[in-house]
Amino acid sequence: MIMGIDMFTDSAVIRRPVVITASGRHGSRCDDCEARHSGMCDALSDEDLSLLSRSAQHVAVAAGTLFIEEGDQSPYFYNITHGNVRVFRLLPDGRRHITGFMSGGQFLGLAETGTYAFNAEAMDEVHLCRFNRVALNGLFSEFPALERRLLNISAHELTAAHEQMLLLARKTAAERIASYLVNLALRHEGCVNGMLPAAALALDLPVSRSDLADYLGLTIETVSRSFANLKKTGLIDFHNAHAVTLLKPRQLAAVGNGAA
Amino acid sequence: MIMGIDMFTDSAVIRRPVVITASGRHGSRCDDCEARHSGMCDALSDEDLSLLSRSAQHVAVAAGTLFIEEGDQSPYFYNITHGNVRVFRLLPDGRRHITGFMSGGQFLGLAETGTYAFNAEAMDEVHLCRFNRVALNGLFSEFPALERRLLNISAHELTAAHEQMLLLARKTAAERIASYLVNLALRHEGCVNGMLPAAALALDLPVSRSDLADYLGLTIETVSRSFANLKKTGLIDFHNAHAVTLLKPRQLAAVGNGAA
DNA sequence: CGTGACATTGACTAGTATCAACCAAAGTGG
DNA sequence: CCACTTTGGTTGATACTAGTCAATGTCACG
Repeated sequence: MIMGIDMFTDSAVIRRPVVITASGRHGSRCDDCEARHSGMCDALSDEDLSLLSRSAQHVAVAAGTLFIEEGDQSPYFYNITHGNVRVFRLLPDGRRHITGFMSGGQFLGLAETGTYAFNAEAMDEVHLCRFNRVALNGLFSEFPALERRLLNISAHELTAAHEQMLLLARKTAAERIASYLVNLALRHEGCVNGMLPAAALALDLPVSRSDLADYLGLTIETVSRSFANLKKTGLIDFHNAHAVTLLKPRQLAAVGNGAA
Repeated sequence: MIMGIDMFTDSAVIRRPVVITASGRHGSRCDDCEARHSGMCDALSDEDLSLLSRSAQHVAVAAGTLFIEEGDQSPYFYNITHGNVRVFRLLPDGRRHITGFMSGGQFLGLAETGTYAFNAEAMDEVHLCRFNRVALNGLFSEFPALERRLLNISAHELTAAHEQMLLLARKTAAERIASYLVNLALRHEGCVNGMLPAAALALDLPVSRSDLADYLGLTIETVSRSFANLKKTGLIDFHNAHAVTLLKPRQLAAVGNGAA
């Protein structure tokens, strides 16, 4: 190990995935991991988790790194423990679709057989827990709760994917933007029970217009114009591209749901 | 039980799901079920399967029946044993997106918590194996191979959903049609190893233009015109709407993959 | 032979993409 | 510290794909 214990906070960026440790500082420190209580890890007890972590390698990748590339051999299953990841697919002429944005607690590469079917890029500094795929079935047998949880999450991701397919297949540009903003609000702004507040709600948009366009199946220009239109109609407001206020969250949700 | 043993072959169509038996003719006859060697059932031994079947109800629905409706209570998890199902979502003004077409061996309703998030409609006479959701976790513990298999299938369905998202987000009408035709060819026409033949290949399209449009995020007119264009360019041929010949399967695949 | 469901084709429209200019904020280097 | 460049975003003019509306064609069925 060349990198020291401070690697995660080191200011030098690492352009390729770097194994931090297989059993060192982080190998037995799941208990203070950011992702301890989300995603697959939340399914296990502290004891089981520390057993599990012996099968994991801890990896850090610098912002901008493409750490999974479509067509590559896929020996690893990843669990994200820190940072944000852009998952996307490309057509030969460069058209891009962003499948999703993933962050702490979410996993990557469960379905892969042989080669990855997608690309994954670190949007900021990303830390990953990495498992050898061939060992996965053994781990499932050892930790049934893990498998149960993964099934649960996969099933819900499938539902979310179907929702996004509806958006891509049938919603207008404005409806797509509205859907996105409302989902963002529901995820982040402590809107627990799935209810939106009636009052205005400030949001920080975590992605660029370009990422948003490729996520919603639009162009950056159309995204920009749709934002402008929603502002003109009084549903949202913003002074810069990343600080948006939902002025009428529930009306916006109605737009996003395609209310006739 | 009102319906007799011949119910499945009865010419009278049943408009609502009808329980055939919980432990009668079909309850212990998994071994000659159409879906015995596909989907989740293929994961189990004959003995385990016959144990599992005691937790199932067997249900038949007539062609055209909407047997799962978005928003309904979702007490059941379904396994399709016969026939074809159209799974779709609607926007309030009637815009429809067909999530997928499902048939023997595929399952429905795994992710649901409380209410269904989709609609399911029988495209022909459909037979289903139905499980109470609250009993599912118990079944998973009893038959770990079942859970393993469901996780596997779910993960692959997720990959397929991402592929379809790429299509909906970024492909042109002609590319969507080409993709659909090629996938159909790969699934049905004994193209085992995932290889397309270089030679012409006759296909029977199992869906209407309207279903195809709603599956591919297009209108029926655009579907029709795209077929006409592919015919004009010599990639396919057809005399009626459901009997299509792929004249140059590999070139068609290139179109479907968005080759520049 | 008439009817209805499904499909095709044409004319026109609309929504989004494309191309291009411009703008603002954030580096970068002398 | 200030010109210069770079990056990301907005706005406008125009093009084009796919949608809409409407007419016509085809086939199965009573």
